[in-house]
Amino acid sequence: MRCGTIPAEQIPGGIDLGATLESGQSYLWRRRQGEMYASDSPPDGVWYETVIDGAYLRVRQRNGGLEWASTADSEDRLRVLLRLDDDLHRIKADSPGHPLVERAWQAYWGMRLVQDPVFPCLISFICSTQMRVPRIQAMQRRLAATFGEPVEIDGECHHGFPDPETLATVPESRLRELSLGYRAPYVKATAEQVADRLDPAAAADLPYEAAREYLTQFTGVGPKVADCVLLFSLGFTQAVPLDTWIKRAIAAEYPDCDRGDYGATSAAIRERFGSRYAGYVQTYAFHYLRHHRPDI
DNA sequence: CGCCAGGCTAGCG
DNA sequence: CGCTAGCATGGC
Repeated sequence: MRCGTIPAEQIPGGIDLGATLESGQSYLWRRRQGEMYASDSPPDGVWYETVIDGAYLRVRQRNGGLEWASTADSEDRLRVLLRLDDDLHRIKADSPGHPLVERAWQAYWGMRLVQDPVFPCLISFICSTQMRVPRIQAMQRRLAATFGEPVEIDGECHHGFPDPETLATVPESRLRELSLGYRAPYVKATAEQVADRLDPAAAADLPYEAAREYLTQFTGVGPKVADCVLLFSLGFTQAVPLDTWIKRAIAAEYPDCDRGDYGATSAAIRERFGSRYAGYVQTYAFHYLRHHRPDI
């Protein structure tokens, strides 16, 4: 195992690893067994682990920075996965000073956007429809444990996320056994499309709205899931996924942004949230609303 | 029991 | 086009 540290000085604005990895952005990391995360105390020392591109990787927060261990040299990868080069102070300065947004920044300061590999992200969010975060996590865990490539470390077995080719050849009934419900055929169909060379990463080369439209070619992907993939995998920090929580917030606090259809409402709230990093603001707001449930 | 959860597809008018 | 019934599953 290789290991290393990334000091706090190299992470502009700092990091809250627990908030970053348990806020419903990424479903590829697992908190190591027996290590609890109390949301009202500093999450120092809690390990999170994953398998990515065949490499085992774990990371924890130490002294405001990060400590990692991996079967590969993973520092550069970690910088990408956790967007460590984002300057949170600069991003916050670009965002509006609305009360809701301000409270969210304060409550979860240090939460970063993630940049997941695109296929696992795509499948995760196809599974996310009409589903709560803990159950989405459970589904992705079962997908990996059942169909993912095993990697053995120190006598422990870990699994990567299954390849498109693997999921494409799995019978739908096997996916339903993992409690994917009506999402099972969507997952299979999308895996077939990717295996058949329709590349979700190609969206990254398109302008934002064309990229969203491009991703809806995949079965089970509408505008909301597409926005999640653009935001949490393909680097479109302006994407604002309109889920039930954000729609509720729009109705209560930004009613003039409700323009009826998804595209127009999305454009309006994007403008309201500061365009360039509107997705950052949305991610803070989503996390805040989900845990505080204010009367809106 | 009913309602809801990071919505989407298909099929209607 | 726009509209919405139906869709699996589990927790409260």
